[in-house]
Amino acid sequence: MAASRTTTRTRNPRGEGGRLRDEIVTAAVGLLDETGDANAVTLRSVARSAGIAAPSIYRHFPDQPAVMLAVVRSAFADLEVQLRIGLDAAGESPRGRLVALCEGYLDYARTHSGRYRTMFGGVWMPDLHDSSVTREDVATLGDTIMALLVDALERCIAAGESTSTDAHSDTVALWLGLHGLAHQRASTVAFPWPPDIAERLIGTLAHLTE
Amino acid sequence: MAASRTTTRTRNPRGEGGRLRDEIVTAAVGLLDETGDANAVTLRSVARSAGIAAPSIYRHFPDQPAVMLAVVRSAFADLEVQLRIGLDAAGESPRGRLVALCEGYLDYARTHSGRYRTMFGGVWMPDLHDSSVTREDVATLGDTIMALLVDALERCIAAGESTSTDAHSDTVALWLGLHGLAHQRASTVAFPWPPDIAERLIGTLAHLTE
DNA sequence: TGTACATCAGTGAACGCGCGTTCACTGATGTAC
DNA sequence: TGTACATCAGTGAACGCGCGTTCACTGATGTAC
Repeated sequence: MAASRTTTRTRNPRGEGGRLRDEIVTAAVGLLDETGDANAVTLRSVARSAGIAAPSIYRHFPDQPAVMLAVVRSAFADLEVQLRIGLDAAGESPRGRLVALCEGYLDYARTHSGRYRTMFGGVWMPDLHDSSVTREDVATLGDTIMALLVDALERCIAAGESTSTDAHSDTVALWLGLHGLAHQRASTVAFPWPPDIAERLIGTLAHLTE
Repeated sequence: MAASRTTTRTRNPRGEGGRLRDEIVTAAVGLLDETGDANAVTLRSVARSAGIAAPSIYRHFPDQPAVMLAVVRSAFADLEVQLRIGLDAAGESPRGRLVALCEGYLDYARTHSGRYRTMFGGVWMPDLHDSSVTREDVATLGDTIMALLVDALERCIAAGESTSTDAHSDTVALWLGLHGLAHQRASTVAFPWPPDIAERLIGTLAHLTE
């Protein structure tokens, strides 16, 4: 599955060296998906997978944690895209939109478990000292996704489909439930989940009527 | 904080070499607590911290993952002890017992965040191939804790303090909520949690009355 | 139009490090005779 | 009671490996004159 170096890499034209940056991130995300292990995403393995020499990465990233941050940012952006696609397909029903968001979230975690664990596992963060990644880089990552959820729950409340009286707090609680399920599914081998566990969590935490 | 080797280690008497096994696990747990990073628990760092030579570990564990499994088992046992202590202090009220369990769980995750992430993070599991740790070793780890929660919820139902009609499924949902909160708190730097987020999760997911 | 040159993308070799694991060993101590 | 010996706990040196990072470099290409 690793890129074979049968052809020499054709260099990017002047002024477009930035393209390699994207290729590096793509290769790193690919490694994460294949191995499911953030520790497998090393500068050398990324370079091998992208078909470049390891030092070439330093033209685009100051150090290894910076690459991981780019990977996580890319994964959050991708998750947001998927959620919006699900929203667009969900129609107008406030309840349908909220459920679509939640299920899209769980789907993403299940189909990209390595990414999900990396996004939320904090595995790549302990090196906050002596790396180029700052606290601010990390703090705002999930904000847009939380905003999507808040909006969906508020619409449910407005339509009388949720009895919640505190959209923000209940959204946090709902997200925590989703995260607990998503993370555990992404981390453990097998578990005797009740078949309706997702609906149970969503319905309860969103205070959906009926 | 590392053990200084001013005195030579006094060897364990015959037949009690097994003592070192416990010292190794204790040192490994200590490293996990200090660094918060499962990757920092290497055979060499454990040996340094225990004041022994690295190869000595092989008298007691077949390989490095086996040490991590022992660490995780020890952490689960410790968590159970803490939960039972909380239960004993909680008195007879079914609701008080359930809340004590949940808060004990959250407390443990907050005060031992490195351990908690390792217990549930699956970080040490990817090496299930070519290591001595088997799937079965991993599968049953959290069972006793889940059993404590099921029992507490069933007592609430029997006392009319919970409207749940499916103790098992609702316990799984409750635990998922607890896990989501515990894990996220243990992984992220800071987050604007609603102050009552724990009570909100517990009350909702356990279907407590009022 | 031709040419020297600065710029830029990317490389190959090398560094020092910590790791897991192996190997042959040391030396204290309990036990068989 | 004395002594040879097997057993056991633990060691020191060494291995090969992959890692992040550094350094001086190559060679294509756009640009100034």
